[in-house]
Amino acid sequence: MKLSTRSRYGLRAMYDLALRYGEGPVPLNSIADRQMVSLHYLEQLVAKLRRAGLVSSSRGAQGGYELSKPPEDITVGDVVRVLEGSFDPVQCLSVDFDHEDCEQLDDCVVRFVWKKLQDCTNRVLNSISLRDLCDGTTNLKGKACGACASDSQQAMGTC
Amino acid sequence: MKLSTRSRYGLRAMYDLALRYGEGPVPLNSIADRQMVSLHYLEQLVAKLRRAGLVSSSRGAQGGYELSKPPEDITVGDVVRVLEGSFDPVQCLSVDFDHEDCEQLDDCVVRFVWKKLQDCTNRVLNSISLRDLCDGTTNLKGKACGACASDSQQAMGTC
DNA sequence: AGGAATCCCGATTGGTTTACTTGGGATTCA
DNA sequence: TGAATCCCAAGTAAACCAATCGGGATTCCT
Repeated sequence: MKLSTRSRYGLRAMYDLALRYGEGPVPLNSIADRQMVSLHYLEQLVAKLRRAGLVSSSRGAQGGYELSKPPEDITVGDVVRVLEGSFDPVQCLSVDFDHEDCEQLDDCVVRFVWKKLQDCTNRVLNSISLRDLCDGTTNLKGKACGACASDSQQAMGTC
Repeated sequence: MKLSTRSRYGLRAMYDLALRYGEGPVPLNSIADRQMVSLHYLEQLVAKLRRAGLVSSSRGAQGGYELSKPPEDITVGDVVRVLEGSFDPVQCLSVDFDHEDCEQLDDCVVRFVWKKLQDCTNRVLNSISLRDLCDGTTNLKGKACGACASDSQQAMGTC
């Protein structure tokens, strides 16, 4: 259940880009400096995000990267899914899992646990947009997980 | 966000033990057969669970393992935490993280995202006991995540 | 007493992943 | 033209994963 540095660095880079959305291309070395990440390593992460259509690039001097959509249209889940490959906790939950590979799939109670875990992480990550990050933690604290409708939970910031 | 086979095999073994709780020691080779896992590999996993106090062992012929507590007192979270090391998504969320190592810790919005993820996974895994697994998926489907009080969510089995 | 069943322990291994680094090439702006 | 920037492929050291191997210690049963 560890996140790799790819997600951590990558999300920080996307947050950096979201803060500068609309100001033209942001060169990668400035992001690397601010976020204290190796430029070359960041290049690889951003390349994935570009191929996934989350950022667009302009080459040459005065070039750089920018979000290809407004920050409110990109969720943390979008970013993490690209960088982490997927966050299905186990293979038998992935959409392209071959049902022949496990005979007890439908009534597997253990799988059911992982399914709940997957639902929950998806819900959290999909409910937070880059815009939410820009608006800061104060705003985020009050944000529910997207499925939990209880006001008291929202007020407590626990869900 | 992948779970290793340690958690998957380990939880299946614990489920197996929970189903036989109160019937005396269960030999590991029978678990390995039923769950189709290498005996030697399972030994390593169960050794961790034993050192963590979740199972107890009796040596010699007619020996084996049994849960050291009733199934309702052991959660999936207990098991996964032992086998996976921890499921803090990032180090700066772990209890023994040195706050000197990150100067922007308190108002780090990205960290806040990981914190919400951690809260959510903890809540799900801590809310499901081995007893719940024994009672089957029908029962599990109606089980809320422990924090979400909305009846509609519970009815839908989405939280 | 002896032997089978079982837990216990440590070393090794082959493969994969992680987190980079290195070394360049292509494009664009001034 | 040349500096700034993106783009790409390869290499690498370390860690981790999922086992496997080979034995040792303890206990029950006959």
